[in-house]
Amino acid sequence: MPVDITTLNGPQRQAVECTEGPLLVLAGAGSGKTRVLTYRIAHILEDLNVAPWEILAITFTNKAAAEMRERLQGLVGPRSRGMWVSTFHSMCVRMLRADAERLGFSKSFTIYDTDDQKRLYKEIMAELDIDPKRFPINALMNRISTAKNELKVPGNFAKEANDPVGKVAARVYEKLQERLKQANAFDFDDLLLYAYLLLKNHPDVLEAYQLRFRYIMVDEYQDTNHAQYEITRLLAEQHGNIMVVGDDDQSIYSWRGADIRNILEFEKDYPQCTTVKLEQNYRSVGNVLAAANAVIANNQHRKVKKLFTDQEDGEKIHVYMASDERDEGRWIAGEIEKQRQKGLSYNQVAVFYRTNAQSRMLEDMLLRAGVPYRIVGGTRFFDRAEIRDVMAYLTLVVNPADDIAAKRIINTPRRGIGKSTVERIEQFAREMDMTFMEGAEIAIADPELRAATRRSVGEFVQIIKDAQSYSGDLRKCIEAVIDKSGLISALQAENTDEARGRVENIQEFLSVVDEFVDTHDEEDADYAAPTAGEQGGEGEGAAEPVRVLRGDSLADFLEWVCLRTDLDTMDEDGQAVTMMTVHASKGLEFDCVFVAGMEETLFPHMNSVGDAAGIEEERRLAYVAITRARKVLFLTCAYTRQIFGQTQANPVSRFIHEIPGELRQTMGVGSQGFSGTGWEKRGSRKGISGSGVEAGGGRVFGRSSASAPGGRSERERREVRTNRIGAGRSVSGAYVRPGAEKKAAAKMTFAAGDTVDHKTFGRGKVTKVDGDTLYVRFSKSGQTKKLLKDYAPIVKIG
DNA sequence: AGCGAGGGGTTTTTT
DNA sequence: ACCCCTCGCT
Repeated sequence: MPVDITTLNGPQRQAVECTEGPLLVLAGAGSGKTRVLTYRIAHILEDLNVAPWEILAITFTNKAAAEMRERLQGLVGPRSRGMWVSTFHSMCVRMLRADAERLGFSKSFTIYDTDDQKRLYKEIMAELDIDPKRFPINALMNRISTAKNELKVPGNFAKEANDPVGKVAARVYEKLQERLKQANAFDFDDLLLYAYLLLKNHPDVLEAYQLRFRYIMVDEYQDTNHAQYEITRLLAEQHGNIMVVGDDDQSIYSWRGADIRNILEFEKDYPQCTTVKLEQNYRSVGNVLAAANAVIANNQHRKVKKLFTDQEDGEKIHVYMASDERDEGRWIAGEIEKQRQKGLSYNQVAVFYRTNAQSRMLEDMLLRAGVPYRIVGGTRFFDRAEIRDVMAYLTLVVNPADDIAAKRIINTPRRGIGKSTVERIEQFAREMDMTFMEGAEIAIADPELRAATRRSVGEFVQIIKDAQSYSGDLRKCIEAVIDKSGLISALQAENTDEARGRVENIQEFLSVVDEFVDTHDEEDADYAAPTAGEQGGEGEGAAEPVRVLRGDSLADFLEWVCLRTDLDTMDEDGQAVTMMTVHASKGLEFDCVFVAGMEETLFPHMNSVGDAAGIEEERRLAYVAITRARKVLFLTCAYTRQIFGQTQANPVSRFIHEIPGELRQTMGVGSQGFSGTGWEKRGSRKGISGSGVEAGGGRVFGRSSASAPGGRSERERREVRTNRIGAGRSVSGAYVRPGAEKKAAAKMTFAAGDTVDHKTFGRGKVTKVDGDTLYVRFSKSGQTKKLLKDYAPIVKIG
């Protein structure tokens, strides 16, 4: 039965039906590109009778990939099974797994994330005697990452590097690749680089893929970097059926190597290509779209397109000028409540900001106002120390050559293996050209080491060795490794709230394992990469590729975890406002959107001002932010703001001025939206914070434009609600930044007799209250301490 | 091994 | 202002 495309508009249909040859789809924000993509795949599968394994669909996030899978499932059912719908990175991993040996790696390679990478850089820099003061580690990492994205191998890079930093980077780069290979590991950039090299230098491998993938589709093409561009080009060379979808106006990752030229020059790269523009926006109300169009029109380098919509105009864009960032946050909280009274759920509201630093105050104000929120991004769950420790154990089991992992955990939890022992093992290993773990094994018999140390090293080695023989149920295996590692018992012994939190996180990690097992059963099996010689290269119509079963292997699990982000699983459970950076908002949509900090130097960011390309990217970022809104859009700015501890007065963002005046409605400073400290006091920071707004209850969200009634009981009720959603972090969802719970103390009231829990001193009893000062007697130490209720890391218990 | 003082850095981060 | 890393002391 042919796929029903009658619900699509003209250009959408054209994009779906144009299956042969190169196709460029310029898909404006909210123009239904995912729909086009899925219908096109369905059309190819159903109407052209193409096998699923002949189709390759590449997205940028796992979330996007999962969404596409799901939608396909809805359209064509199980026919879509086995198709490669993946991110560039996971596709590359798959290719590398199939042919790792050809590149001098083994199949059990692991993936280094930024943290592992940094450790490795530090080691290398120490070894090469490079002063991190003169050559900052971040600068080198950026430089090398860029080189990798541009497919420059160490040799080539060294030839071109003439500046001092470049020369140093060249030395580091060469060493880095050696060390990574020794560790049998790739970093994120390597996944692309080596996949490219694999295809480039092994014609039989390339041919196998080329023949297999008759239809290739790449989403978010504007975000591809050179490596991704080349990989795609190579894969598509044979059949030439390559479709790329993107929106040059939403290219916001140039600083990460994304090359906007890839999309701007697609027509040059593929002269016979067809171009389709999707310009009807189905997402936003007229005024929002008009504002977005007006802003982006100021960019010189873009493919001109004009989005239109059938929807009504809707409300004007609300602009609020706050006196400072505190007022800004408070106002936003108030407006959110108003929206809510109008019937909108918290889930349909989002607050965006340009920099993570801004989230602090916004978070604080929402917390005080009792608005539940979740933060997307920031410190990732998987970046937490205890989770990284667990991961290091598991990694080492799979890949004993991973020295970074080994060194991370040889003394975690503490086993009495100190720095000198580690150095000695390292030295051994280097001299005898072995891995750290092999060195450790020898150290067990090293008479130079103390008997207790040797015993500890032996135990550690044994834990890993034992674990390598585990088999069967994945969760049980992982549980056993964690148990044997002693991580949990060490944390339990600490007996602090923090440690208990870490234990909880580790338990949460186990539910991630469950999630993996649940989502990777036979149903989701993928077709294996064609390893040359096995089944590839036999031409079209060859037998079905081998199926790969996943879901029971530790290596697969680790890979899955490494390549995923919190964003992938932002869970919609619970009613809460979503807070995130503008970057993180791409691809999402909300009924009601707030963009905070619309000021010069912040948005556009000062580092981008003065550079035409930089400003254009900031403008695209603004465009992305605006186009996330379906119905209502609020832009806020603050007259003064604390930046790096200094109070600054920034002009209103040019992006606000670029929205035609008749589309805007300004409130705030000078108008009635703001009651409290008068604008006349703006000159004095003290005047503002010391006057009515803060002292009079700003702290507890007293008077301001917000609707919060002042009564304590109401406040407390709100607090409960906030905490229930805020503090209950679930891994599978975004979680509230640690410490946010503690901040709740700021709006607590204490009385003599209350029991409190202090971050470091533990349990204690309030013996006396004197204004903001609490006198607390701690049971552990017996001491009585004077604490400021708003600043001490305490929570009230009971 | 564990802490506290001191110094440096602080845009964004789909993988 | 604040966070994080390093170093040096205990």
